[in-house]
Amino acid sequence: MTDRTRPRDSAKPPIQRTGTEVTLQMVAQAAGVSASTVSRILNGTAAVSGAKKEAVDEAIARLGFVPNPMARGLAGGRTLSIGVITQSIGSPFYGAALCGIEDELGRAGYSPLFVSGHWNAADEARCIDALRSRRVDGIIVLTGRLSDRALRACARNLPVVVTGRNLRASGLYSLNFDDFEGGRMATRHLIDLGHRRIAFITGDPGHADATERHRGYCSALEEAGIALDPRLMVPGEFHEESGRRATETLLQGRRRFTAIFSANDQMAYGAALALHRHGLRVPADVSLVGFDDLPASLYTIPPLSTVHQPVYDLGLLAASAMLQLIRQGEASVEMPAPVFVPRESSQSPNA
Amino acid sequence: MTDRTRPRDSAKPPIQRTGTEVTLQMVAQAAGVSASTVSRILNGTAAVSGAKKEAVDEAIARLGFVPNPMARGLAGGRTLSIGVITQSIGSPFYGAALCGIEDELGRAGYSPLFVSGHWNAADEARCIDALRSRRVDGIIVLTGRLSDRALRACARNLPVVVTGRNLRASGLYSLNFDDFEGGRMATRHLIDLGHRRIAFITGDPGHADATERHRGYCSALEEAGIALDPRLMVPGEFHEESGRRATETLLQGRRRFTAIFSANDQMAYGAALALHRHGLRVPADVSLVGFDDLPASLYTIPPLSTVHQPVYDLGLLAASAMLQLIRQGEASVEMPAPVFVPRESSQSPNA
DNA sequence: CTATAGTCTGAAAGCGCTTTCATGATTCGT
DNA sequence: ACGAATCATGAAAGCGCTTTCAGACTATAG
Repeated sequence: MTDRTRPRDSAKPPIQRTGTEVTLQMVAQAAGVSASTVSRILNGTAAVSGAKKEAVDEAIARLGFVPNPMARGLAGGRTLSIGVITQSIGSPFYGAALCGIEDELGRAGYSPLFVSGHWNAADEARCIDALRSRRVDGIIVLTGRLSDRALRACARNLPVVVTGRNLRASGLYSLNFDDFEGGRMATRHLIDLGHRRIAFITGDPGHADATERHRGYCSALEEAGIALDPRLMVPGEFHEESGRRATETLLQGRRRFTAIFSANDQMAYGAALALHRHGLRVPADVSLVGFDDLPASLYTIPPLSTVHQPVYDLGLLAASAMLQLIRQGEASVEMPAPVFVPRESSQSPNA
Repeated sequence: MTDRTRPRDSAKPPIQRTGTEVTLQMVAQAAGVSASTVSRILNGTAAVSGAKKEAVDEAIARLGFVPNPMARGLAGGRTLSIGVITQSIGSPFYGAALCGIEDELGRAGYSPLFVSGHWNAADEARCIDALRSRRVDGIIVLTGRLSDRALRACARNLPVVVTGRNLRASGLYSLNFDDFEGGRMATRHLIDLGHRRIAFITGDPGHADATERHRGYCSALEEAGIALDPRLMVPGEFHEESGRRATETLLQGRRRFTAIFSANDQMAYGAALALHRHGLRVPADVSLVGFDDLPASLYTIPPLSTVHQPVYDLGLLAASAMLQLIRQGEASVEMPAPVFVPRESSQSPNA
């Protein structure tokens, strides 16, 4: 009746776990060795004679034993799980990164624990607390709003990998895409095509990547001897609607332009719609260039020229850096350089 | 040196957890009561005198105590975590559902554990094992490929909620959107507009939702006295590229049509691109209707008429059903009815 | 007032695993 | 060939929490 392995058979939870969870103890018994030995084999913590190892492996296979991560975590202090703070599971952009993280972590036997920060520092802080209380072995932060200071503080207790920033601290690794160069490439592409009056829809100024892309835009323009025109730079917030509105503003303004560089693809979609509403064709009347290369950008009409971001790889690398951090205390991975992908949304202004 | 609360300070992991995790034991001591009492207060398992409760609450607050879920799970058999099998964290479609699940579960103090099944029954089975080994308190399956039988078997040990099917079993709750009705509505919309030759791009025939939508299409046509034409029904696989190819096939075929109903939005995007390549305008030359109402469909050119799926709510409801299942052993939630959202991609054929 | 049933409460026994510590079995150096 | 160093192994002590069990009270009834 009080046997906890075959739990409460009262009315409340009519669903019972199989009473037959195989434990390490049972494996030990079946193999005729002690629990310690099984544990050692499981973790490779110490040398074990070949014969016993075989016996144990056989018993594990026969019984279908799966170690209980809870117990492992409790006893060993590790949980083999990594907290991942994303802004919104379900973000079209970070989705691929999550896949990358999952794949890389999975290969190493770790599982990710995803939580959403909702683009909000307070929420993110709460996420960190939640993750720590779940005793994750490390935290990967995808570009959140958290202050650098908060991140550094967190890294004092737990390995932290963060994307979209450049921070250096022990126990902390940051991984950044070259947004500046990407912004430059996109702008240069338009310049090379012959555009001179190139509008720019900025991203959320609170994001480093937004400001970096903006810098890239300015840099390319200056390099080409084109004067910056503040009236051609309108604010956006990285989502479609803000891109649409920004373009409306641009269209309302008296400044002519032959091309728009949008600081991300999602805003470019909004921009395309606004242009369409005004009877302007892309690229015949206005060239349009994005940034991110979301999967959907291959299927916009026309397909969007954009700066490719290897988001999946970003996830992979972040996870890999985390693993390095855990194992060696330091990490070093190399981010791929930005690549511009010309498609059909941009062409010469006079064509 | 052997104090485990301040773990290994050898060379290996140079990152230390704060040695100061507050334990229930410490709270008990601070409040001058036993651990049992603290536990009882934490879980509301038994009556505790007001005075002690206050003292404990105060101690908890003062020490900033957070129960360790690992220990809780080990001792209590529950983990307050729910496994969620999605096909790919990062899917544009399920993303919103994940948010819904996260929100609803969070409100009840549960955390989701997301894993990707990759549209593959074997992977999903592996996911289930992994989740069970992590001792989740229940599993939510978003429409996977797993056989009904496997799901039923799993539900014998663990509460299961599954979307996209109609199954009934104890410990199992299924949650289905009315794809048939949705398909009918979309088709009827086109018929009402005056279309008679309506092509259909099917979804992956392995999915119940695909076949249901197809049935809806057929039903609406029959209802209107329009003969089904197999040459107007082409297979797709729910992703953009398959929609593009399907449309190419359609265009290559000798059968004329004035509208396309695509079994999901993603394929509709592909279809739009194919039409564009052939110089056909949407909706002037061909009307286009999708299914799902992805966020991006608001910003396609032109914005896509489609059947709205309340994906976020689906997640919310699935989570809510899971909570009910855990608490009461049975669940009952109501799915919202499908709603057709006319936008600009469809119009009268003769207009 | 003494039985009798409640109410609280703490001690103690685990949950399944890791890790230290001690031990008996080997191996090596000289 | 003998003590020292090495190695493989098991016993046992937790990790932080829940839950049972039984004891100490307090209230109610007879």
